[in-house]
Amino acid sequence: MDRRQRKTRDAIFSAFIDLISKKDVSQITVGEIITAADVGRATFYAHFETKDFLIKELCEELFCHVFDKAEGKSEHQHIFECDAPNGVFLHLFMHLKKNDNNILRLLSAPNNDLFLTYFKEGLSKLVEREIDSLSIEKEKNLPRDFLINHISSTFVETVRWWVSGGLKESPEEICKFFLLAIGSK
Amino acid sequence: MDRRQRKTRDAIFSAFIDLISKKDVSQITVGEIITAADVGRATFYAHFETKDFLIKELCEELFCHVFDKAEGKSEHQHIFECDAPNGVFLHLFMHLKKNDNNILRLLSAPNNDLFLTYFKEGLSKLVEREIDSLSIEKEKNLPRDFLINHISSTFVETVRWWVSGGLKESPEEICKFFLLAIGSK
DNA sequence: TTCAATACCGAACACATTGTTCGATATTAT
DNA sequence: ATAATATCGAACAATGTGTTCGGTATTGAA
Repeated sequence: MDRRQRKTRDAIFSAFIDLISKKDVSQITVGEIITAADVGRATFYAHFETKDFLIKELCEELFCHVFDKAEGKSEHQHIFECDAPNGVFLHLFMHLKKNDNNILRLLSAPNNDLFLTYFKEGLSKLVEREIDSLSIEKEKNLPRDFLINHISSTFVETVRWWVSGGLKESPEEICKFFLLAIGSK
Repeated sequence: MDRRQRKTRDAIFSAFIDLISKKDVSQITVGEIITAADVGRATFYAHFETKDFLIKELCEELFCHVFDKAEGKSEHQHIFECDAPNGVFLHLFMHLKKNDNNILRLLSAPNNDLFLTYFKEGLSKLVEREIDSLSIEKEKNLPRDFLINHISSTFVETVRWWVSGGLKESPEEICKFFLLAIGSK
């Protein structure tokens, strides 16, 4: 990809993330974004069809990155050595607490339902892959897709609760809450 | 309240609910609402500061009504005789399936996060009052507000899953799913 | 280095939506 | 019957959206 494209794309992403902390997503205008990103109006629309597409692509970049790392798909040496069956979720909580990327900014923004929706989408795929290695009571006989949705939602809500309380709990503790909530043994 | 006020207010509510089924909430304009409601522009703004306030008040009317009925607060004779400890939730599922009000239209609309948020708010208060009569394993030692949030979210997600699947399950069955999910005995 | 491709700029543009204002009219409660 | 007020409808400024276009600067490849 052309170096110029990469630069403006990043400038827009980063300007948008800055703005998110300051005001509601729905109230952020394209005008503000391009001013903050120091980018021409036509340039913005050359990259993103609308503001919603910007959000979508931003989420895809950030979330895919985190989910891949949590599953150990990336080449880079992982700092957290934890290979327990439920370890993927602990990894996620750890990454969130570290906040390498600016994911927490998104997940704690006011009126951030759209972000949470995309977050949950990515998460659902992960849960679908990992569900069999989770020690959930199978005898409950809940429909599989109901269960996947339940686990994903519970994770998202746990994160939301954690963030809104100021991340007081440790990743280990909050992970324990999560596993208790979904009835994992 | 002036009869005229009540009439326009209802006309606007009902026009808005109609529009919701047809397109995204964010794409519905005030112009469309007043055309559908056959109401003057100035009149709309005399009633609601913005579109968001309209949504807020609509949700308050509908949801409060349903939650109150589910708890048996209304005078009217309740059709469902069910006084089990977990009966409140069964009542809710029954009311939803009956769809007396147009709540399902709201809860199944595309991009309806705002509705779900308000729905969950009302629900949380109900859960807070009812939580002690629920037979949840207390020994898990989860923080009380975490638990309340978890139960409320699980209910909302259960409803969402139910609705998006076309309400195939009976109220009793879906209620069983819900109780299993939150680990109620 | 050269050169063609192309990403960017910036300013202008038409268009849609918002929220307000005002005088005239119709309806209401008492 | 009357005073209060809800509605109408049309116009209005202000703001935001998405597009267009000629000119400039940067890039990647030959």
